[in-house]
Amino acid sequence: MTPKLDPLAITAWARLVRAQRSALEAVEADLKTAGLPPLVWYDVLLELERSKTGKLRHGALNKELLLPKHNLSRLIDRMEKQALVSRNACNTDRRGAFVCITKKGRNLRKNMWPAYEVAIARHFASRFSADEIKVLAKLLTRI
Amino acid sequence: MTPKLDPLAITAWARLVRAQRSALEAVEADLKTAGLPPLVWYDVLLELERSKTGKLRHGALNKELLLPKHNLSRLIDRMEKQALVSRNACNTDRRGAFVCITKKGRNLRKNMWPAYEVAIARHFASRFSADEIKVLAKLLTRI
DNA sequence: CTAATATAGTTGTAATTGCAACTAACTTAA
DNA sequence: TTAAGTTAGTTGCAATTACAACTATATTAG
Repeated sequence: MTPKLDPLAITAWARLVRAQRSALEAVEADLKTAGLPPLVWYDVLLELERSKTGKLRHGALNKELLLPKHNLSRLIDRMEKQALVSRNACNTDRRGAFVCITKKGRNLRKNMWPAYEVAIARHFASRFSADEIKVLAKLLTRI
Repeated sequence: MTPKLDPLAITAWARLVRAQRSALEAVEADLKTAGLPPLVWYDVLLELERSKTGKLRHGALNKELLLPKHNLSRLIDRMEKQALVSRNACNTDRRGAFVCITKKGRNLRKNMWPAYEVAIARHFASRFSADEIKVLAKLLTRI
């Protein structure tokens, strides 16, 4: 097999990992400074709002958020404790439950967005031209 | 301030986060399947080998690896326990120590590389042409 | 229908990470 | 020289994440 990876591919890989890590860290730090919860919370709430019913099965969230199921389970525990989501039984499959967004959850998501938007602009978007953003957006779908 | 972020920039951001997360996860999984330690271990060993003396201060490693210092401190504990690195006093600044790579550490790094290379090829490089890799490598320096 | 298997999600426990406080050594300036 | 402030790295403890085993329901095969 020995792929003999192109050295530039290794560089690109290293930069991808590094760039994402440092940008994400910076964005998380900005959120925390603003007294807001971490990004995954936003992601969960956003996915729930996107599904027009305001609820999703664990499996669906799982697929979107790329979190291992046991991890998601406890994340939902924490968010439920804050009344941002609730668990409701599913009639057609009683093994699991729906995760439903609450009014408070919708509010939190709305309140997080401005800070998040500024942070993305600051640590990511401002570094690229519109064309470059377009190129990045296109290339990154491959992964 | 209200930046009114370009919607495509938001998409690009989301894809960057997602792409890196899923690729990195897949690569880590491949390493684990091969019975190898996690990627950070590789990164530490590689940085140490790159410094021609085979040793670096915590601060230097820190800067390269983007790890908080207390986190690095414990990572080095674990690696030292496996005899992959050792801590040696620094004569000119006795507050901290050098982290030195051992023979065993060099061997491990060498043994990890083939598996890592295949994994990068599989989950990242194979999805792009040489030109696209070049573009990515260039753009990602901005972050 | 019943047994075997698969799926959804949870939970116990261990490993890792994050935060804040801490020790020790270096630096600066009175 | 000495005291105030920095810097390097470590450590206690709480929160999060990982792994594996578990419960309960659903699906499939016989």
